[in-house]
Amino acid sequence: MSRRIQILRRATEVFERQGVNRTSIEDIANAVGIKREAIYYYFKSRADILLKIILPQSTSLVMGLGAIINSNLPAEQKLEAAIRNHLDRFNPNYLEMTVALREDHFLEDESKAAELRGVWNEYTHLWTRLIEEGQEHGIFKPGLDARMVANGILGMCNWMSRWYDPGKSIPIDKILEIFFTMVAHGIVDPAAAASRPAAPKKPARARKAAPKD
Amino acid sequence: MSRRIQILRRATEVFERQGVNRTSIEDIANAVGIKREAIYYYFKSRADILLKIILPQSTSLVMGLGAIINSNLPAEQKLEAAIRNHLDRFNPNYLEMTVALREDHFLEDESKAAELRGVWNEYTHLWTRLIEEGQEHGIFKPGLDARMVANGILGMCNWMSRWYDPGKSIPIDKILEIFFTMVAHGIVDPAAAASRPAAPKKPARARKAAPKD
DNA sequence: TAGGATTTTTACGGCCCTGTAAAAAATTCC
DNA sequence: GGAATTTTTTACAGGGCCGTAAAAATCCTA
Repeated sequence: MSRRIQILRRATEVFERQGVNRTSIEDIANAVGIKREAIYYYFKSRADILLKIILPQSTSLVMGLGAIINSNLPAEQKLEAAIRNHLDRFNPNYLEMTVALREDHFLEDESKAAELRGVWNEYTHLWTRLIEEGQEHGIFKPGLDARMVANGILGMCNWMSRWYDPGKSIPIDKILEIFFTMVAHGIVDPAAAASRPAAPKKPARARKAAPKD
Repeated sequence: MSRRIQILRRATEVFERQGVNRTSIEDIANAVGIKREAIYYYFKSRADILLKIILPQSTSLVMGLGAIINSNLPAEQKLEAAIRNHLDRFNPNYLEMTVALREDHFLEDESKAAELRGVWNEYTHLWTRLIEEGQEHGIFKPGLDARMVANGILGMCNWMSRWYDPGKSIPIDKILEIFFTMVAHGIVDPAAAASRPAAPKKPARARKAAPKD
């Protein structure tokens, strides 16, 4: 394995363990077993290392989603596949995702930060389209702001970077099942709802505001 | 307004704008209009300031949820109220939440970090109980791991710290409505589902694994 | 308005991290 | 096995931020 790759691997581990902002180049060098300055032979800064870790992972994520959207699966299965595409990246072998998502603002170089931001914007945009298309086909409920739905789903998935522990937590498959059920059909049991007053299509109104309606 | 409070307010703003780890005590002092060292008269470190900002906000969040759980609302309304309790903290006037959630690992002092972690653990635990009780009452679907459901909802809400822009984004009420609908009833239109093959209670099986069943 | 308490500033020492450049070591290739 | 290339180390200069302690300024209050 080339030294360059080795550095990226070790760096990922250290970033994941200590957090990016509390990791110096020396920490990475120690993990590899070389002097700090040797790192500069391969990368020009810590931000550079970080980008090399995150960017491929992010673009692959986007491409995966793109393929799903372009498939001819029904909307509901696209939704499931899209969530899986995202969750699979938290696979024990891939720490990149946790590193990429746990913190923010770590790229001091604005042009690099912009590049990464662009990828994520595209990803969010694709998700929004997936929702919109489902609505247009009459599969998903109309009236829900697609962008916000996308934000919600992404939040659900991305937040895993804060609590998911590859060794200890539930297997990814199980999480996928739960998240998909939640988003697609909700956690309220329709059987129970049927026997009660009436299942409102819209949620109960806000209690604080809205004097009228 | 006491200088102490003033420092906390400005610090919150700067933290929110630049991110915690890229903010020095000097930055805060500049925002207040005093010399860096004067800060030490009121706080012993940056971590101290941070904790004073986050801890009250977090405990108030927990207490709000506690009150909702102890109320005698039906489970579904508890769920909505709990989401609202959380989302309301992203109110334009309160930047604490974004600061608290945007990054991680910022407390170098382990005892302080543990204190904060404890509060959040309690919060997650309460959420889990809310879900469990709903299941026990037959309102929520059985079989979904309550802890994971809680993680999902919290992720959805917490991730707002990454994209919600008080001035620009949709009003909180609207987001609440969408998020609640998603979690409670899902985004799949039941009307459409009725006319199709058959609405499966469980999500379609994973396509990769599971050779049997 | 003088004396005491509070608040802010000046002065200073120290640690850690960054990044460049040149020398040394290791390797690869005839 | 010796020269050329690649890789690693040594040497060094600089900057940023931290936190303490003592002095100065400001604010009360009697």
